[in-house]
Amino acid sequence: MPELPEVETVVRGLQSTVAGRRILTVALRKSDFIDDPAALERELPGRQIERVERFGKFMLLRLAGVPAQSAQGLSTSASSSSIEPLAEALLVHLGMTGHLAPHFPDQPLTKHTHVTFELDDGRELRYTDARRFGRMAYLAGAALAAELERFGADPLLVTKQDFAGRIRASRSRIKALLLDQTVLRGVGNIYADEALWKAKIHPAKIGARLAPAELETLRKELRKILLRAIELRGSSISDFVDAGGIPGDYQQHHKVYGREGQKCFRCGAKIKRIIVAGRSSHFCPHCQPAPRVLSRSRRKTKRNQPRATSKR
DNA sequence: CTCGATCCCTGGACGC
DNA sequence: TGCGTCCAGGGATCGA
Repeated sequence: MPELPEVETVVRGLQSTVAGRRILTVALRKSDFIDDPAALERELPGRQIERVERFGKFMLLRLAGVPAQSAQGLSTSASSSSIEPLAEALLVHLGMTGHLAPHFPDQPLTKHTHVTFELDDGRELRYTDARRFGRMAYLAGAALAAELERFGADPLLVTKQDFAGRIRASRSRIKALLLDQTVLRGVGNIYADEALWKAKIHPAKIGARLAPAELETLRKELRKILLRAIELRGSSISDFVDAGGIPGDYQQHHKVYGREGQKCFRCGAKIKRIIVAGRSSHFCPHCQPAPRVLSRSRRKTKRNQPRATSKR
């Protein structure tokens, strides 16, 4: 559920509370959501969290300093000394139910706290994730770059041309494209539905068939919605809270998400929910008319054209 | 290339 | 009160 605005909210909180702190120890409990658990235990102790950034739905804890262990031995691998220092980061994806926040050590561990980073100011940065749909990975240099390159444009920064090009590059439905992190990074189910409603576009429409004006409306509305949601510190569905444990407020502004059967705020029609691209999609059947696909048969019967069934 | 199906996982909602 | 069942959802993966 944490999408771009929620992740941005958490990132801002962490940037102001744990940036600059050094990690002393790493304690892992369940670790099946971590790419390489041993790498965390090996590389993180002794490192400083230089800054915290958002990348799509990922959080990047940029690391500085030297790992505690390599300060002792391993000097024989001297070839690395000539290589310029490469970027290193702890990548964190919150999945559906992930939380990353600083705690005082006397606060009891909750049932699903799987990772604890002991910090140099006496606090603990704890990762909690009931469903473990999240992901955590220590990545450096080329591996980090390669990981980040997989993702598409940031929806807050993408230009008109780039956005149009990306949407038109495939024959997928617009909902699928908005959710595809290699097209745009950071949009999830809530904000995809909200943006499509605002732009009056049916989620099952083929992206490549959207008119340039529709695409530009969609890009602008998506951006506005995301920015507004960031202002309100995200949507608190399930149990999203920011790094300080405070819920967001944007869920009060949802126009379609979670409003199945209720009246459209624009026209009063009942909001519908269908499955598109395997995800539940909320939309107004009146404001967001279905794509033309259905009208083909209607046209055929009307004009009584001979071509009976589909011939490719 | 794009799709649906399936899996991961647990808590919450719901029915009885 | 306590079951069982279904569902949510981001993302990886596989087969159609």
